[in-house]
Amino acid sequence: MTETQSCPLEILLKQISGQWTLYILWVLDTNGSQRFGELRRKVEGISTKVLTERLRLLESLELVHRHHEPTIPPQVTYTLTERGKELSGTLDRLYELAVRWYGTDPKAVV
Amino acid sequence: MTETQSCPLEILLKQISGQWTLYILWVLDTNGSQRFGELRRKVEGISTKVLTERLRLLESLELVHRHHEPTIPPQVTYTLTERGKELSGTLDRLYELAVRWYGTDPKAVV
DNA sequence: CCGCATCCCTTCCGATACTG
DNA sequence: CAGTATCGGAAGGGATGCGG
Repeated sequence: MTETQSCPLEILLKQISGQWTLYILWVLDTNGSQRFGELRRKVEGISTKVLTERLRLLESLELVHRHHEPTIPPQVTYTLTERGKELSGTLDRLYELAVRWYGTDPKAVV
Repeated sequence: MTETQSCPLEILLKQISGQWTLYILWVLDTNGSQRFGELRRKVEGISTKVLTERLRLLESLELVHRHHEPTIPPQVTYTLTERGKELSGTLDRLYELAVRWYGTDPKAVV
């Protein structure tokens, strides 16, 4: 019951753990609001099931906002919240490292 | 076989995914080299099994160096490599966010 | 188009007990 | 002290097929 007083970073990292969570935020940050299908294509390798799950998680953490336009066919757009932007903004340096360590992003706009 | 050409950030995030991985790096960064027991106490809530597993992973990624002094009792010290320092250095801003969102670290030195 | 449902597998995690 | 061994459970993930 008495929650162990943990470092806030420990709490945050637990919440956003998982292979895809942060990457989805990053894609939303660098590409702006995206529809489900766009997201699925840009987050290479992810399945619709997992993408849905992760988006729901990000919604519940108020990092992403879901806008549903009930047209036919439906249009659903995902946008970073202010919180989400703050968080994805911290990934810039991680991206730089990744490029140095693993090579240039084939999709990067030079 | 033909590896899908992914964004390097996607690769990196996959490698370091998991609830504890980055947090261990952070603890090693802010506290300097640590022995196994120190680490276990500072990474609150982790079990010895998982801590061992994650340290082995970090070793294999060359983010952490393991120094084993075969005394009795043995002394094993874990230290960030240059790579590890680079990576943990990118967590500063994430830590700031975490503090703002979830409150001040009870262990923080003010 | 945007999912949800299902099945199944792997990884990650947690607790406990034990050893050199 | 620094792990290993074992077990069980939870979460994350992948593939496929169906539905509003």
